[in-house]
Amino acid sequence: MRRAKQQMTVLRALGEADGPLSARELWNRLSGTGIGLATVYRALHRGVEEGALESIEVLGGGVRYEPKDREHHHHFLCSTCDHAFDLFGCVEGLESLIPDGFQMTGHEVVLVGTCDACANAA
Amino acid sequence: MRRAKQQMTVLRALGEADGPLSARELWNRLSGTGIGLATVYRALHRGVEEGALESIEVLGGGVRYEPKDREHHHHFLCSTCDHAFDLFGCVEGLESLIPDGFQMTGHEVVLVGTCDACANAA
DNA sequence: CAATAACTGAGAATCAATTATCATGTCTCC
DNA sequence: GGAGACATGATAATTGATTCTCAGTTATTG
Repeated sequence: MRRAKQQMTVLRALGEADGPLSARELWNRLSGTGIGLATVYRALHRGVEEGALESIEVLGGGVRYEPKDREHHHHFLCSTCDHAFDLFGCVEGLESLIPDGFQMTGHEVVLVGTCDACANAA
Repeated sequence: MRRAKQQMTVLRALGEADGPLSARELWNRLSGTGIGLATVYRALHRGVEEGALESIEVLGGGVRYEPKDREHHHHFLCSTCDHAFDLFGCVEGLESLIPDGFQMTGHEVVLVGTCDACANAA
């Protein structure tokens, strides 16, 4: 169960984020460490394989990753800075949307708008 | 306001779908007509420019298009056939999710699971 | 019918994301 | 310290989606 140092760094950075990050976003946050993009991808893949991470698609922006141990939550996507934030809590009335004969295994809710920082920067 | 014949065909096919389609899905449905993929893209772009269509991202699967005149609705994504179906109705409790200082301009809800056809085929 | 403009299909070109490769570098165990 | 296995960064290669180009078609107007 050895874990390489750089990969630890990558996973820790992801764990500290306030929302799911794409490989590139994560890499940007690691600039200064000299960690290569390939290593970021390797760490993410391994994390998913080991069950520690989950890859999700919030809306456009491609695949993002987040630790799998977070409670059920959804996301807020800032259309200005394009960052995805975790939102805790859920919504009601999902079941009533399911058509007859369809089986639901999961759901995603994404709120879109402007985050606090971007709203104030405007 | 002339509209080319092939483009009409493309837009009509999209209008008849039971959910948003990607350029390629739409193109597949038009096999037999000999319409080229480039024409499908052209028709979609023009539709968006003219305000008749809207491009959306349901979850992965890239960009899909749908007529803009549909009422507020959400989508059901079948994880087997990967098709997105329109769902009418909405959910409650979205506002309570918004963090302080954030401004919401829209929202997306996607249910994931198995559609009627795929459930029966299993 | 002729001149012109718009439309079309096919395939090449582009672009961003992801994956593979390779020549070091680093660790572990003895 | 040395062998072998794994890890790393840089960069090349691949992939899939989308856009561009171009030569041939089709529609419009007079």
